[in-house]
Amino acid sequence: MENKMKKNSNVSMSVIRRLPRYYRFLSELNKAGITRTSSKELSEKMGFTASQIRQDFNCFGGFGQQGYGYNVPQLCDAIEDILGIKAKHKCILIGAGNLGKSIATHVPFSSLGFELSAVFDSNEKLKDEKIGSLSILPETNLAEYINKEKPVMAILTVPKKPAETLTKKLYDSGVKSFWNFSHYDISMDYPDAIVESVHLNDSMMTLSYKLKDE
Amino acid sequence: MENKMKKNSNVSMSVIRRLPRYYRFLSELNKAGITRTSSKELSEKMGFTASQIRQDFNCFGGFGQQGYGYNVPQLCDAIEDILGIKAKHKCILIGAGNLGKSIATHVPFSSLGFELSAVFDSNEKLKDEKIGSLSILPETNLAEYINKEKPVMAILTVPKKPAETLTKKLYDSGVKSFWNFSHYDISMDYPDAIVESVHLNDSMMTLSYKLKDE
DNA sequence: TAGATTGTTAATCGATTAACAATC
DNA sequence: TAGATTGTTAATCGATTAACAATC
Repeated sequence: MENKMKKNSNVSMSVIRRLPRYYRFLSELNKAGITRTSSKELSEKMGFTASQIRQDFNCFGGFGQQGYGYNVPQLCDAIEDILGIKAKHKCILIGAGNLGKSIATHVPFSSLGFELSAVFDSNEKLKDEKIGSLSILPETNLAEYINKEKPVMAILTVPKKPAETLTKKLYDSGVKSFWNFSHYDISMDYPDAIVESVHLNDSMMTLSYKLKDE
Repeated sequence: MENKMKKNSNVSMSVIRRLPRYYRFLSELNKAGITRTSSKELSEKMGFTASQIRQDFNCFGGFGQQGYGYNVPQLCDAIEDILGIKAKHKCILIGAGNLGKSIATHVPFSSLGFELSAVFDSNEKLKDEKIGSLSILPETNLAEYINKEKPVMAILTVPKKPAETLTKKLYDSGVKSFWNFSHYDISMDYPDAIVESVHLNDSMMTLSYKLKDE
């Protein structure tokens, strides 16, 4: 399917989780005009073993050259493809309060492969306000909008109760990915949904465990 | 060290990453007054194998009873201990803008084992304002505060450049954990720091990958 | 006692690391 | 050619699953 991919498309999750870090690192090298690197060099700077780096890069094609190393721009490009960073997945924001506004303005959607395509709020009085170039649509338009534009992700910055109702509506109309800032625990009711959550965030808790024993 | 822990304290990371989900699930059962459950039941409701659940719970003590199952409140309590949810790790917020304010008011710090202990902003004019019960301190007081109160985590909601300077200051004075909303990429310069980031968030990118192939 | 369900050991599966031949 | 570094295979390590005896 992917043009440049030589090898198996069944890249394991362990590898995928390392890709964003590779990508950030290689992008920096790229920006600095460095066109060449090696598994040894990356190993020293990133803390993975050189062996692992070679195995990882080999999952999605032969971008290395024996005796030479890897071509930085090529590698960057390949990872962008794999991570879908060039895509423009539509994403909607629900809740235009302080939190919603700051997310809309601070998050670099496009460099993460997303496009913030609409903002909704239950308060119809906000319909004359704007967030960036987007008008704030009334929540009554939500179903129609989803049907037409097929967004893939929703960001929820609303209280618990409305979040619960909204999630049902969204999930049933095909939105299965959430960036959840509400106190409603989506994954309890929809184990299949892809959820990023700032509140009962798994890693945040892990963090507190780590802190405790160190 | 832990009173109730029978077994090895070297619980693997794979197990730890599952604990928050167990915890949320068991808390719900607990709230609903259910005092008893089994690995089979949890397996069906949570999507882990019953075998894995038993292995996991056994890492940190024998809370089960053959032929009966597990005691929900006991299990909840044990996981709270392990995750350090009962602790009150001090955490400071830097940047009292829209984003900072919403974080301060929306995040349930105490149920995550943290306590928001101070808010700082470079703008001294904000010193008469308050966020909840906390006054907004000038950033010039930062070093002194850290020295005295020893916070373990900092939340950054400031622009890229100041974030860079602040991170150095914080890291050097012992703050090694960050919740980063700035565009400065902490883990590039401090690979040992524990960083949660909303922007170049690893899982967010993983998400976009997932979306792409499904 | 009979049934259920744990705790634990053994078997399987997958991911990481080591080693080295291929080759630029 | 000699040196470097990949691609790839084999060895190791760790995590998950299966199986079943212990026992409530």
